[in-house]
Amino acid sequence: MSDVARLAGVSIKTVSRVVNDEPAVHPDTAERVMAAIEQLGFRRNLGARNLRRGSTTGTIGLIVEDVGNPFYSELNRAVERIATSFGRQVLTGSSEENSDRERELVLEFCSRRVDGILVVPAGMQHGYLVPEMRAGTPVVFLDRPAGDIVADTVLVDNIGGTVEAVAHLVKHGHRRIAFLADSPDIFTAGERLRGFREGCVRNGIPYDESLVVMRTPTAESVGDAVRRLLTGPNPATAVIAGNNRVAVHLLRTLAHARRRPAMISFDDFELADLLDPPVSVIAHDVSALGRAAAELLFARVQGDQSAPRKVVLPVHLVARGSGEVAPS
Amino acid sequence: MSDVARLAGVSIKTVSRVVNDEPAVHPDTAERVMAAIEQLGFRRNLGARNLRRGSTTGTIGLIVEDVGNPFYSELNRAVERIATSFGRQVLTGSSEENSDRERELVLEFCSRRVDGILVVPAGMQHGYLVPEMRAGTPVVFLDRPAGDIVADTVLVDNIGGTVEAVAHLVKHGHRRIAFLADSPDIFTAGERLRGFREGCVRNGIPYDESLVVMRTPTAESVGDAVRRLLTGPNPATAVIAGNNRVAVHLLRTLAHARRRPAMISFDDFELADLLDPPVSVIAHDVSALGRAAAELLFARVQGDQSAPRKVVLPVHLVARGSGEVAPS
DNA sequence: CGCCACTATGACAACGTTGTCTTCCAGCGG
DNA sequence: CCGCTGGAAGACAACGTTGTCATAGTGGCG
Repeated sequence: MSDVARLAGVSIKTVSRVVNDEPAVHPDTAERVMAAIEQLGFRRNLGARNLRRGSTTGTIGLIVEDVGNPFYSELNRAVERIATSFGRQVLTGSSEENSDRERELVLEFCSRRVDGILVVPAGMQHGYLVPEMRAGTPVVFLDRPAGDIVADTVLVDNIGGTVEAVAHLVKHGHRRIAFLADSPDIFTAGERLRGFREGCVRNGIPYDESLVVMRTPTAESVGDAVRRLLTGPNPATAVIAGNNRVAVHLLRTLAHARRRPAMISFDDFELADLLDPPVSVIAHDVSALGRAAAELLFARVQGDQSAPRKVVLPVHLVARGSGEVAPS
Repeated sequence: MSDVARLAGVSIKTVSRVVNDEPAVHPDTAERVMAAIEQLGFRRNLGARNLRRGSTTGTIGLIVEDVGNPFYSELNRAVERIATSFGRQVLTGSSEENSDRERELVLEFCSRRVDGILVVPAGMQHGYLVPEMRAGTPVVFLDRPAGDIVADTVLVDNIGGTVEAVAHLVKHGHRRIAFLADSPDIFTAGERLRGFREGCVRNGIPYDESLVVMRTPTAESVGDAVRRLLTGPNPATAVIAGNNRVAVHLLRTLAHARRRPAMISFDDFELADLLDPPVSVIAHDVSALGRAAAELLFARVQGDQSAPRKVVLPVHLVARGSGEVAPS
């Protein structure tokens, strides 16, 4: 900036004025300054600016499990759209479902003085956030609740959706329904399990724990589970996949299986409608989830001090075929 | 920081020493300072630190077309992994295939003094980057070249892959092959078209322009194209989809079509192997693309001054079924 | 002609850190 | 008892900006 000032023959303050479009600068002077800026390739240092002004940094942080997972990337995109409309940039990070990593990312973002944080939390302990929130960094929890602290939260109706899935399968004649989901440490998996159990009870079928498998989904873990659940004297005739990852592994396993159970997946996913049979899903609007959370965050950034809110977004069953086959 | 100093009864410089793990601080003093930090919830301001030290900010920028597109989110993830291993955070942005928006994002990132920029460029004009690069911000172009400036670039073998796709289809008896891709303004689409043409020539079939449709893929545009190409007296018996978006729309259209041509998609995508028939693709390693670009970028960040490099990653045909059906 | 209002510009401090240099004090050898 | 060494801590400036206040010049009005 001082280089620009020297070249234009003005003071550094005048350069600042030009850069900030402040009035009270003579057009000729402004032009000289602009020329100097152009010539030197000057670009104002936003870090210094934010430091001096004590204002917001114009960034928000987004922490998800894995930015590469289509579910989270759709979320990322929705958040980005809102952020852009508020003139903010987005710092993203993948926690890899590891609460230490999540914490590291959050604190790093706080050190960078992000204006707010959106987090799909990895664990249930978030006490470390209290000082940051008290210091004025708003935090919104997304898809999963905070656990041990009170904070804004946007969820989907995990229980209602799973209850609906069970009801749908029972309506089509199934009484032995398996439930395959991610580790019970993950909130959504636990909630969907509760929904599964409640669905069984409400629809008058026994809740059979031996038909429930909850493990981090991999090709092997899902494959093993499926082989066990679909064989034996009293096999499952239908399967509910607890999320899109489970669903994908499940589909890949079933592709080579002799017996094809009915199936419903929690979470919609691309091409589900083109498989054979098309996959019925409990769909929810991932973009809406990101939008709602980001809008809530920016309300806080702009000073909304009202009590923490909890938003639960609706889900709905999309019947495409895989959930409507009768028990074999 | 001065609050912490006051509470601990030391000077602000001593707090700085503690925060930075510098030696020459008495253990008792350090403990008092730590306690004060804890009590006040102090977190050092990285912006101020970077300003003072004049060092790197520990951030890189990544600009893609759409962070929500599975192709780019996989890229994002790969980049993030490398960035993390170098202790950096990633700022992401979607250009929406709009070169003005891309420019805005790049300049914004430069103002934030990112240590480097990875960009999937939206246009062919990048002169605006020259001053930034001269000022020391390394830039690596990803998936598409810079166009009018010399810079590090990581591409995939678009031409070779498409030639291979044509050869494969011809080997299975096809002579009327359609090519459906994104707008020719997009580098990869243009290159793949060149590959298509070269494939026709090399394999002794006529290159027929009426079988080529290049438009931004939407359900409508692809649907219209398919209906036109597959009807009439001399319809296409095979289709090459120029990218994963085209492929998805194409599949959705064909699902309801009477005539099912052979098909090969450039870009692999999730569940391609589970469709009926499984979709043959020209696959490339998207993660490797992101990794290679990020590694190149960090080499530059760490001072590698060698001549700009151009890396072309190999692609390979994955025959799954859809490309092996005979002409009807 | 003197005063005021207004425009254009600059000097200076401050934002929160850290690098450099200085100060203070205890311990030790001669 | 003196001078020296080394460890612990502080004073101060600087990073690149911008807010505040001061200054210089110009034109209008009584």
